[in-house]
Amino acid sequence: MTAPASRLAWTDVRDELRARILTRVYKLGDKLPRDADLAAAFGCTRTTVHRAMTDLASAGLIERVRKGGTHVKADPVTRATLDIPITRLEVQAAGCAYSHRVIDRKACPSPPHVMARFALTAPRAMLRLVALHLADDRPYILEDRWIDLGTCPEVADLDFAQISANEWLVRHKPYARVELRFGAAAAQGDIALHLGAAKGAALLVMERITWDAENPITFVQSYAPQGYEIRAQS
Amino acid sequence: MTAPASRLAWTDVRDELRARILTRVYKLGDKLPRDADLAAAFGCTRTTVHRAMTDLASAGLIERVRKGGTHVKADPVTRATLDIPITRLEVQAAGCAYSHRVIDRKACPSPPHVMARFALTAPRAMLRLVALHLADDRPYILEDRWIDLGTCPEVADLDFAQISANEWLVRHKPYARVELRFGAAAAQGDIALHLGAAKGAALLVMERITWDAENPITFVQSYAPQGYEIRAQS
DNA sequence: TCAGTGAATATGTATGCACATAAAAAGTCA
DNA sequence: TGACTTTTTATGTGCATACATATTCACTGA
Repeated sequence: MTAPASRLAWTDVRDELRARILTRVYKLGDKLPRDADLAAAFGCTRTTVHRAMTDLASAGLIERVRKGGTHVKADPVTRATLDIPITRLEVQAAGCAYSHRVIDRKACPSPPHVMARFALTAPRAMLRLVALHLADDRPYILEDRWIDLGTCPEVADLDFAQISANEWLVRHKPYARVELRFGAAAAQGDIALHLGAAKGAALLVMERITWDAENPITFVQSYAPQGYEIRAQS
Repeated sequence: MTAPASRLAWTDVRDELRARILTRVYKLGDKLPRDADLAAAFGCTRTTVHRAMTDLASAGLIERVRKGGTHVKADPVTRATLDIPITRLEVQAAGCAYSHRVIDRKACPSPPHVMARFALTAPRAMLRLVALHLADDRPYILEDRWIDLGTCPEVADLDFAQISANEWLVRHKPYARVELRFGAAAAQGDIALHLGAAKGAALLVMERITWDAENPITFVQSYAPQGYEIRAQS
């Protein structure tokens, strides 16, 4: 316990700056003092202030531009981080027995709506896989997945009976970039059937598109019955 | 163009490490070399490697513990960042005319389901506000909001006719912590009525809970008709 | 054998310095 | 005036070094 009273950690600087923003010492759109001046005021080096600033910038609270200086963001956004685990682990974390079932599987060229998601100009050979994840033998999530056979040729030889495509891909084909979309849809046709939902029932739809650099990996539309919830935190 | 060929930026180190993880040079669960060794191998300082590592850790690709070393995460998660703008700006960004309407407004103690969201043990005085956001005069989002009057006493004097509670709060009551939840629900009762949706229609439900330190600020349940979409990226 | 203690070690943080880079501001010249 | 160039400036990055801190691991003693 050396009690470094005069020594502020970068987190302290960050917290103090954040507090000043929250309490409107620095108002929306305001320009903050230069790093160097703040460093002098805080009694630390510019490096330390810089780290605090970088963190606040990544949190979406401020905006920094070279020479332009640092400004409190004028139009605040709610920024949160989303962690989506492998479905099997999610089910098991809830204390349920996990299982899954492949419902349909066929290789075919990517149809227009899949090409659009990947921003492709020409169709590519893909594997379409419809699978159901179950928790305690009750339908949990239905996924309608397209896997690029050019990027993932191995999947042609896998039947995904033991391991789900969800888990296999996350474990064997890490992506460099992912895009997620959330929406709601009414259950209909096969989707309602497999999920055991009434026709027209509200479903949460999650789309996930992943790339390895510029190559498509997979595009999934996941359908979860009412009650399913996705969480995110700041 | 000084071409600092022998000088690797921390982003280059990060990208190289990420590539090694993606190409399974370092497998899932593997222990990575020590920062110092990597620094020597890359011909840079430990500081630079450390920054690369920090970034990969925040991206959820690796896990670092003091003395324990750095490991490739064994159970990969899909991590993405969500940016939710002020609803008015979202509507206007889509090229629509924005308007909003307060539907209901009354002060009352927080009911059990609101207390549960804030993890409160005793009820607090709150303002309940039901409002509709419109895009080109068509229902866009219906929000059912609870505002803590202890934390935000000013709202008692506001009628939110000019500025929506959504925008007022984001601009005047920045939060320290936020929690988001997404789900689907069937439209019913007043919600269906105000959104102009058929009874039973699928809605996207977004819950947002914000705190200022340990004090509740607001809890909102937002209902969006089918077609509304939320996006996140890595 | 096993619990407790202490040394070794890998990551975390801070400092001081130097230079890179982008953008604004000032200066220049037709 | 107005287009162009140069200088200034605030942030971005890298290096060398020292110390902090949390675990692990080996050692110790009952």
